[in-house]
Amino acid sequence: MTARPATLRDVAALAGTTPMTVSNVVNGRAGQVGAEVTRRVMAACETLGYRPHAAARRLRTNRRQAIGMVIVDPSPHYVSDPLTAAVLAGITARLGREGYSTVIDGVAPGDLEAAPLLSRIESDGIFLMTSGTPAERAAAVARVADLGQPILLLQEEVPDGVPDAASIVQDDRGGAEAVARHLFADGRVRHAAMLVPALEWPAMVRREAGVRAVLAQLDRPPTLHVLRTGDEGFAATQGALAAHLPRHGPPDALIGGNDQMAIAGMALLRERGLRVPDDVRVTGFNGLEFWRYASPPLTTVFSPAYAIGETAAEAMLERLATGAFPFRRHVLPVRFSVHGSSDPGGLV
Amino acid sequence: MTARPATLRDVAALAGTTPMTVSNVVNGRAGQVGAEVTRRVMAACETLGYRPHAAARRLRTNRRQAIGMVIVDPSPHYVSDPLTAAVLAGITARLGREGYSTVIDGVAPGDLEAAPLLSRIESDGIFLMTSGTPAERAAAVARVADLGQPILLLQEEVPDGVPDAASIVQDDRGGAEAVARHLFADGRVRHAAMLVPALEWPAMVRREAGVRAVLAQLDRPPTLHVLRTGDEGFAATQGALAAHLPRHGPPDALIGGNDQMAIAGMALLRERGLRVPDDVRVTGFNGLEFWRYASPPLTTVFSPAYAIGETAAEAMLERLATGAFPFRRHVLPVRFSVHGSSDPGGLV
DNA sequence: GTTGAACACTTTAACGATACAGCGTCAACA
DNA sequence: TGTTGACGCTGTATCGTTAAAGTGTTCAAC
Repeated sequence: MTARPATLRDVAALAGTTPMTVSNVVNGRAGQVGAEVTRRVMAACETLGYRPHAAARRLRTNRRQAIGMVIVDPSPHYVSDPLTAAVLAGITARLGREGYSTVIDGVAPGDLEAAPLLSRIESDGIFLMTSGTPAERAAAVARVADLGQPILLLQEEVPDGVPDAASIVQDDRGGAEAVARHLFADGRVRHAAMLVPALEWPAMVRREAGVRAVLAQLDRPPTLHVLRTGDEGFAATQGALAAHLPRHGPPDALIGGNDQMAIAGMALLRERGLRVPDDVRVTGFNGLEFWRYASPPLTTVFSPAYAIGETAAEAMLERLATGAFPFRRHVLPVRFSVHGSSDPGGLV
Repeated sequence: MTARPATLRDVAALAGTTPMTVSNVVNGRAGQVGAEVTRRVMAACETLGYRPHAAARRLRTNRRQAIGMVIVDPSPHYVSDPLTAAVLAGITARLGREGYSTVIDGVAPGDLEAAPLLSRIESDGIFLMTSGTPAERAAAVARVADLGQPILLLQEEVPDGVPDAASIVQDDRGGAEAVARHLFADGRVRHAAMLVPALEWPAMVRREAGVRAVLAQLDRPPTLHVLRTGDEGFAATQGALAAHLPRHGPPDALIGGNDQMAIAGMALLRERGLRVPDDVRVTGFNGLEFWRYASPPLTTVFSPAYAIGETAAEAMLERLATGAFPFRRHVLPVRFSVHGSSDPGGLV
């Protein structure tokens, strides 16, 4: 039933010309082809439903018109992490406009060898998101760098020794400073607690540093307890906070390392009869949409995840066009947004 | 600096054999090659860092080892919709294990012609998610069907006249029935309201039908008001509910068409001084993680989005291997999960 | 002692596209 | 009148891989 798809040769035969001329028409190479022939070729393409064969074109031109998105994480679910997905959305939108495809490859750290993208030459460049310990991350970057393709690291710094690479990160530190200034501005917070995962997650380290930097500038800084939870899940977060409360009493402010942790903490505080924001001011971090789901709505720092994706795509396209990334490291601003969870006097 | 990548020919020269033999080794074609030669070839591959050239292989075999994921939606952000992302995660995980790549193409309905995947032959099959009016959806399906590739529709029925296609949907109807039975079992709900977008979104239609089916079986069914909101956003949802309240008073139960709408409704009810679940029982739909973020936690119907992705990948692989999809239409069960928002007597 | 089957390779010819060189034709200009 | 070069097209070779057919050796079976 399905006939063999039409090739350049078929089109050329129907249009009474050569494959090369058809190629010129299809690729819009200006000034090479006359109007009359162009018209005939286009008609023939239409008639036969001609569609260029990407693989053949790639073989010949050695350009793949595709960028790989490699996500190294033990859990395949990571691809659906809201922030990852938002980055991906930004990438596909920008690349699609340029006629590039995005090839995804979610891969566990141990399976790097088996990843389709890495075992074959599939892309002109690679966006890389990694997770895990710093050592695991470095190993993943090294492995990917082996491919000899330009690499753009997302939410991650470029390690030394990887020449053809660049990185885009969000301003975690600045966001954390904004949170801290907001909470501590009126001097009424005396005891603050911060929730972060025990893992040495670089973004979390930067957020903690931002909070501490603000504290260091205050005349009468509040005490800060950093509660390190096993992971960022609800149970671990609530467990860490529950262990803290009897020993130190409730904090005046609770800084979530991310929205999920903030909401877990907030739920526990309210269970214990504490009012938010009147007794405890609560803030999140890295929010996209969750803040609205909390009650009261959560003060948070919005991640520019979609913009990171767009910027990454843009930078990669420039790298491919000019041979060099426009930057080695690029920081995108975050947006701090105050809502009811931290704002005793506010309306929202 | 970067030397030309090694080809089969280079490897063959180093191993003292022919490209064809190297090809046989690389592709593990059993019984064709002796142990000694195999060893030499593998060593040569290692030395030269040989990596198969996917485009050349594809040109020759006419197999692309990639499946396209086409998401037709006006907003590029749709790629990052949590449910879409979860489906995608399931797909990439399953396909990756089989050595297939996933190529993403988020595309606005008007830009279908420009979509990289559709203008070139990039994949062996296509997963399709569409949105918009039924007419827009049908047009998108027709356009994609033009490619002559097998199509797997996700969360969408297969229209007539598309032969090489199958669909996977979740049991919206069954989920809605579970919600309704839960709410109406004890006969204490007299007035129920349901929030759905005014658009004729098929999933929403099925959910409404499920609720009505349960009502029809009750001896003394409660009244049901279906509030059709402009879209599924916070503002539209709260507006519709706010307009409803003065005319009909508060309902005893509020059924959200999805979690987002349920939480918007719940927030408004509580603003008006109504207690959830004591005065109004609230339920969501299509939850992934949001339920935890609500206060009280939201009763909802979990979408098997990840499983849909896995099942889709599996079915596509079978289609490619056997020439036929294992089913024309497949329904995945949902999981109904009761939490505090609808459970006056409960603990959670 | 011939046949032939099994093995372990090699040879050839594509897959569909494009880079590049070439080649008539004709207008412009010295 | 002769040269130059722009224009518009054609011819050929090739990108890296693999299906299919071919080659020559070995060895068991009749």
